[in-house]
Amino acid sequence: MDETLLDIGEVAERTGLAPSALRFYERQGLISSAARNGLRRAYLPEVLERLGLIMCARSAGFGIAEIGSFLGAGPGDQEIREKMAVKAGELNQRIAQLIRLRDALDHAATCDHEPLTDCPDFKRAVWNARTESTASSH
Amino acid sequence: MDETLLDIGEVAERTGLAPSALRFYERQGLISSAARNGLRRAYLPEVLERLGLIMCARSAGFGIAEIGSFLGAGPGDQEIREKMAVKAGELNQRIAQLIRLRDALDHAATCDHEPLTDCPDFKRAVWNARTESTASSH
DNA sequence: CTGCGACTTGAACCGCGGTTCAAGTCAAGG
DNA sequence: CCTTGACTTGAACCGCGGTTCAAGTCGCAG
Repeated sequence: MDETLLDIGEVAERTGLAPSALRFYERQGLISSAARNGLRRAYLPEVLERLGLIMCARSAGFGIAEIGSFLGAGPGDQEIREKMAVKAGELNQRIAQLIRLRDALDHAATCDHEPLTDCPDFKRAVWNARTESTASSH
Repeated sequence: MDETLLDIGEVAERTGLAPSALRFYERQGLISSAARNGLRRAYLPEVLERLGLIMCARSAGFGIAEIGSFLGAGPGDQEIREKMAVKAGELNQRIAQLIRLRDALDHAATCDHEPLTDCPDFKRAVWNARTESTASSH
């Protein structure tokens, strides 16, 4: 048997993903097994890298379908690169929002206001954290 | 009738939330209606502010239960402030990760590598974006 | 040949965050 | 009075991202 091929258990262990998740991703078309050893899936080592990419994207809030479309990038993938640029912009928005919220939480942790949710600084900070910082101040 | 009290439809319209969401939040204990006008909920205007806070927290990835516990902040809320500090730290991690991923996407959008997912710079960038940047660089 | 244990399958189930639906209640207006 | 229309309820349902389960199938060791 080709020593370089990986059993699903191997892949699961190395990626930290559950075998059920790997099969799920396969059904969703995110990964594929190179061959079967009897019934058993045999994965190319490259799949580890691909799974790294997937896990990363997942943890960044991308959906399965979305990731699938990005992974489909092939020749003539200009379209996909554009999508990625759009996504990068969205991420920027999200990052800015999270920063504002973090600042609000930071303040909350250090201020003494009693019902807290009434602390005017906290409220201001939260207000600033509103999605789509529609420049209209209050 | 007290003109200052808001009907659920009013609140829905002003917050952009669906009435069903408002009822849902009420069941979950995140908000409460001040009174009933017949069967109809009548909300204090303050609820708008609270909902702003809730929407903000939701969009930052906080769960309903989690938000509930934060909103419960009352006197002796030191415990909750500590939780908030912890959350702020988590947000920082998340922000850093999103920044790395955004950088990877930025690169992807501008580089010419053909199967893209094989672009070494892209792969490096994605690798850097791994959650829990366990400093061990491959 | 006979286990054993790691895999296979499809189908059912889970928690989350709501939405949708049917059936009912109410206040106001004509 | 009767209609209209926005609300009320509980229960069922949804999409997402998987997990769990029962039943079956392998390869390999003894």
